[in-house]
Amino acid sequence: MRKDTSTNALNEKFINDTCGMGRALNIVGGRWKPAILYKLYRTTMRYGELKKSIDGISERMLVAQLRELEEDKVIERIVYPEVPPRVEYRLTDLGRTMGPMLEAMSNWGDLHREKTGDQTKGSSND
Amino acid sequence: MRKDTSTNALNEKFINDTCGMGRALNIVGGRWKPAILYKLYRTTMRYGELKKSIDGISERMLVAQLRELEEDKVIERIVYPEVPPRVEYRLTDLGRTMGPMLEAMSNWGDLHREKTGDQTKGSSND
DNA sequence: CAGCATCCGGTTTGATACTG
DNA sequence: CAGTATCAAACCGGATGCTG
Repeated sequence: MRKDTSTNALNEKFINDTCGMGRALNIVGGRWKPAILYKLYRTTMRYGELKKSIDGISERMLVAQLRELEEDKVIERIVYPEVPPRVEYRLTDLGRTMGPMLEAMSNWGDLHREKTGDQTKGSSND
Repeated sequence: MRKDTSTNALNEKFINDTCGMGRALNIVGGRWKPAILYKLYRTTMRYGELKKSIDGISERMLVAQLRELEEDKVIERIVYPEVPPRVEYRLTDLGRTMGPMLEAMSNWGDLHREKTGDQTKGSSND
């Protein structure tokens, strides 16, 4: 057990920030958001690249999720007024502040996989 | 019950497999999961207590989410073989390792709220 | 008390076809 | 290339009633 201030402070944070947590979840927690963010966190990508790299996603969903992330100010949409249309997506500065959170999530996900001996390994039909 | 054969489920599985992040999201990312987890993060609780403390949740959902969390090994279900049935729920050790992640999410949600100057702040305390 | 079964409506998603 | 439009299916969650 930790000091009251420690554990309590942490708990208190959860209490006061259940919404903050919900907000975070709302932004990164869509069905395709993780995949999109995962890609964009590494590099800027074009619409078509994203579509190809995220296997199974439909245009409808890709656009929808992209728009949401854009609205949440975590990604940026850059349109190049060229003859063959070109649109690039990349994280905003705010988007980059997700780093620690995403890492924490990723780490815990890995830990959880270890501890539970994961079953959902990529052997799913696809 | 959800059909594993549906395209939907397949895609979801794929996402969860993409990285630990998806896995983490899948576990804490339900509609009521945050609320349940934050309650149980503080203390062990009985089914009825949870139901009462989480305002608005239906039995159907509470049980469903509880079962999922249990299956994910982050919470524990303890049944007391007493005449008036008594069932308690509490975090497992693995569940407690979520602390840093939950905090990171909470923090970022907070930061995001500041940066975007949003309004969603209806923290309903106990 | 704890929890499951069933029905039902609203929302999300996927597939497909079409446009600038 | 980068989307938009539309329809139907799947899913989610709520309300209600029933059981041990």
